[in-house]
Amino acid sequence: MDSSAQTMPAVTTLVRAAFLVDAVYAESAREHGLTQQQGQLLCVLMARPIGMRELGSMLRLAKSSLTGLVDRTERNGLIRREPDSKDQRAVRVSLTPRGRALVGPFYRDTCDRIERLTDTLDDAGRDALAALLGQVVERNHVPALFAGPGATASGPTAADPTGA
Amino acid sequence: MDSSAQTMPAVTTLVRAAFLVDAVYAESAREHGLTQQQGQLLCVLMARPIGMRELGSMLRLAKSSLTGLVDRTERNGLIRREPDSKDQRAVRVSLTPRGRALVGPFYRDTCDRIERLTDTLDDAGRDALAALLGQVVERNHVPALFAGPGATASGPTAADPTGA
DNA sequence: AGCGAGAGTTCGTACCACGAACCAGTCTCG
DNA sequence: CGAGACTGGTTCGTGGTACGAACTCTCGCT
Repeated sequence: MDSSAQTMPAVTTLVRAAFLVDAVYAESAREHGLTQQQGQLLCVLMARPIGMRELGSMLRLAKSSLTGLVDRTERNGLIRREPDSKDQRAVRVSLTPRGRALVGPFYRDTCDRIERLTDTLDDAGRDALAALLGQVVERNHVPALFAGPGATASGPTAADPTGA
Repeated sequence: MDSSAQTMPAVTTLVRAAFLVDAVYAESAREHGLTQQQGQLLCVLMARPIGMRELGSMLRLAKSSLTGLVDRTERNGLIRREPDSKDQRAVRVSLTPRGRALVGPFYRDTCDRIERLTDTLDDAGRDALAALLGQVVERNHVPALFAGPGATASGPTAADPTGA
């Protein structure tokens, strides 16, 4: 490490970048009348309805925590609990029309803001970053948070029911 | 870039990586008997005592939120409020011996865990990642969270009193 | 029929975050 | 010197977040 630019070790940059992304996410949510957690919940539901169990593993929440989050979000009229036709005890959580109407703009807006964080990078840099971080998240089994319905345009990243 | 590996856009990888780092940080804190917020607080205090105002801007907390966080952490015996010799109304928050004894291992352990997330990257990859993310955090004025006292070994990254 | 495992909820506790109102020092300017 | 204006911190009330333990009901299997 002799190049002048390289001051921080990877770990430090990761922590700070996480802090930054978090703050941007929270701010965006707030401006759309959401909490960060409720925003996240809506985003994962964009793709398809999901049961409490799988939801908990995606968001890394204990079941009791999730019950509360879903309660509050449901009370706000953004999501709905539907009975699961196959399993009498299970529940499928899905977006209400109002929730769907809200999450679209929120998702896009948030994407924009995050993208704007990488303003200084050129296309090659951004691609390199995506490749590196992609490898990290891939390798560490991060659930498919924030993979909108091709919101960034492209692929039918099919619903892959493999939970955690 | 059309190679098969490149599926996710940069934005997605950023959000997921942030989520990942967050989870690891929280888990590490928990195992050391801390909450994520209290851990973060201790980490920024590693470098030097800091007043409430600056602390708030570093952690991006409203002052009332910070009062509470400091209260709880102080009650746990990890930090202390000292009067500021120059300004009668101000306060300097500093680590107690117990806090210092706790934060060292916590910081190192957390660093290890984060670093382990990048296991699959070779040295070049990790350097590239550090450079790219470094540019992002630099450019977006992320405060000096998690810059331990050269805990990762190297430089005397002198106390730079330039707050947010 | 019975029984263990799984999906969700309830309950109690603690923490986190905020804005509004407030208080006590500090600063400025007449 | 003294009346504001300003600033560093705290208090208070509200609501969201997260957890573990205990519980209910259903499922699936024997």
